[in-house]
Amino acid sequence: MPKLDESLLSDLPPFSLLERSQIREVLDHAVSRRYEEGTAIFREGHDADRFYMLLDGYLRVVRTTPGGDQIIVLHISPGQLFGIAPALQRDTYPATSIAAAESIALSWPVSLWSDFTTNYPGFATESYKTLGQRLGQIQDTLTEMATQAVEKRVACALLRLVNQTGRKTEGGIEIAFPVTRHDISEMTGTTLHTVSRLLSAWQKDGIVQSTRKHIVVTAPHRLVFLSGIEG
Amino acid sequence: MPKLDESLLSDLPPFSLLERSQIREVLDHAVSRRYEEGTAIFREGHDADRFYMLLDGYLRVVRTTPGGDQIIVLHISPGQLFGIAPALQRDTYPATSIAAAESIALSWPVSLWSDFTTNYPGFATESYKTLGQRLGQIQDTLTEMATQAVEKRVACALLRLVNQTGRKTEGGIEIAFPVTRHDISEMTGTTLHTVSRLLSAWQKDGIVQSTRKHIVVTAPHRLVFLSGIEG
DNA sequence: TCCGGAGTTTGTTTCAGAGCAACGTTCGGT
DNA sequence: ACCGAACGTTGCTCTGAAACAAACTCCGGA
Repeated sequence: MPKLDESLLSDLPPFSLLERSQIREVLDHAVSRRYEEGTAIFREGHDADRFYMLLDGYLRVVRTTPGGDQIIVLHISPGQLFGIAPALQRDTYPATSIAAAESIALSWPVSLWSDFTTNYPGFATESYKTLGQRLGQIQDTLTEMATQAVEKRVACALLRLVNQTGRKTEGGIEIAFPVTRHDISEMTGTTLHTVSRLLSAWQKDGIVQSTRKHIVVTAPHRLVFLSGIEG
Repeated sequence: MPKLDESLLSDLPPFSLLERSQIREVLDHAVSRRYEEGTAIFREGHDADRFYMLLDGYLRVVRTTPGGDQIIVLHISPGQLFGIAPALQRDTYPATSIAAAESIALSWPVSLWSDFTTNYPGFATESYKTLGQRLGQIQDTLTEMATQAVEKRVACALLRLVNQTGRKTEGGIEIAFPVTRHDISEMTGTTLHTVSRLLSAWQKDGIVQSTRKHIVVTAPHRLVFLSGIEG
């Protein structure tokens, strides 16, 4: 294992208040690993024995019903902690994490969690803030799912992807990792058929531009309108 | 304000490890208040200046969409902490709490939160455990909402109410606080019409027995079957 | 180079459940 | 004892989106 560079963490919120030497400690306890697209980092129900920080790539966090249906609960972008079950006194992961693109993550054994929270200033604060945001996000999604029609839900989902991972390009804002129609259907609780129809229609209207596994939003404002957040 | 008795808290998880004198301290800082049915304890978006413990009654935790639709995110039963935004570094409440029946709650100013977590053994642990359970619960609801048909969702909602607040009576298990068809529709993202039809049908089948604002489940096993959790 | 699978598109059919409407019932207030 | 509001029931209509079906395109591997 090559020695990890301190600059990896020094700007990330949970670690940004730490001394150089403390970051060194954190890194010395970390395991770094690469995950290919489609690989699971951990699975729902398994022993929560490590917690993670995503350095590069993108993750889907997924839940599966007894009936085998899946839904995507949220996405993780670089710089975010994930799999932080120990923060919530859980001994088992509540969901599955899958690499949506080739990804790199650090991880630590849960036994270090309490050391981190007590010894490293700002770490606990930032972790709980993340959790709070995530809880709020999921409540939003739930509310949306319960009250909005499919078209609005898909528009919202697309906007969320754009906000989290959007990259400005020539023709608009591009979603920075592979997304299939099926993925979007699992974010919105609909079928890939319906998503495909919607994207086709929007493409005809010049709102999005999509090829397989790849979406560019060319008219974000019109998508905002469709999402019903205003108007 | 009458002096509060220590036995109020001594058996509740967040305080169960405390010395008698510590419980005394906690109570001396607490404000106790009664809320009539339908009253809001706090509202979404308002400054999160206090955190709470429900002593008696039942609460609905509610979110409102820009469009004015409401959904019930979860219910709170006696003995549970709620409004614990400070635990998640939020300065504003993410949802509204409303008394579903006449209720009594203690509250403390958020400034005491960090004192509580550092001075009282088990308090932080239990709080975060509650949060973890709640996060899991909401993820469950979300998944259910995204994948299950209305009938199953309503069956699940009813079962959840029964599990959280059910009281055994002569004819079955009774939901211990007033619930309207409308409430259930806001838990399940459907209309009160559909809920009414379902309850009528189930009553005909001898699964439930309901009068206005009051539901008794007479055949829980058949409801479990309908909910699709097994079979 | 061909093949197979994953991802996507599009057409057609079907139906659960929303929307609308009207009426019945219970309750609390005066 | 009456009134009005909140709560609940039921019938009917109509549509959004699921289900079913069939092809097409792209990609990687043998």
